[in-house]
Amino acid sequence: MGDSIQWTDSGSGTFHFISKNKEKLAECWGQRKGNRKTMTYQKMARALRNYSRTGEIIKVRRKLTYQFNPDILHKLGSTQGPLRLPCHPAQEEAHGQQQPSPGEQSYYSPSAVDWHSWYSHYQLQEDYDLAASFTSHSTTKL
DNA sequence: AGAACGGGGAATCGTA
DNA sequence: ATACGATTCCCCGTTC
Repeated sequence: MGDSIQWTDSGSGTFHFISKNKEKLAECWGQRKGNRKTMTYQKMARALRNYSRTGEIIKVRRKLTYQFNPDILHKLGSTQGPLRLPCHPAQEEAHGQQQPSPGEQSYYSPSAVDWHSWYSHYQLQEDYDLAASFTSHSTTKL
């Protein structure tokens, strides 16, 4: 779903939504979760804010971007092999046509280039701790 | 100014 | 019944 959501930096677990398709993404997410009503970006963002309360996902000081807790990410990454994140709820509907779908971006791909072009596209105003999260965490596998 | 974002209190709902 | 997390509603503050 690269046209709706992308890794800002997969290494640090930072991702951002694409403004044009955030509602579509939210809708998909809501269906995937089996919600009763249609999920919207507003509501999804509210949920994301709740995650920041428990520290699982934090809001990054950039438009539409969030970050998974680096510690949790690091833990998961060190316990097993290739890690798939963030969206893999149990496949509840095994209607027998599931393809392994190798299409997903490798979690480890150090998309420094991608993220850089994106970042410069939003003129970097100032600091904030994305840089910090780069250096202070999981720089092991980068 | 206005749209897009960000934020959070509070009511509900589902489930353990 | 009780607790808790997730979702929904709704209104307001902040940024671009």
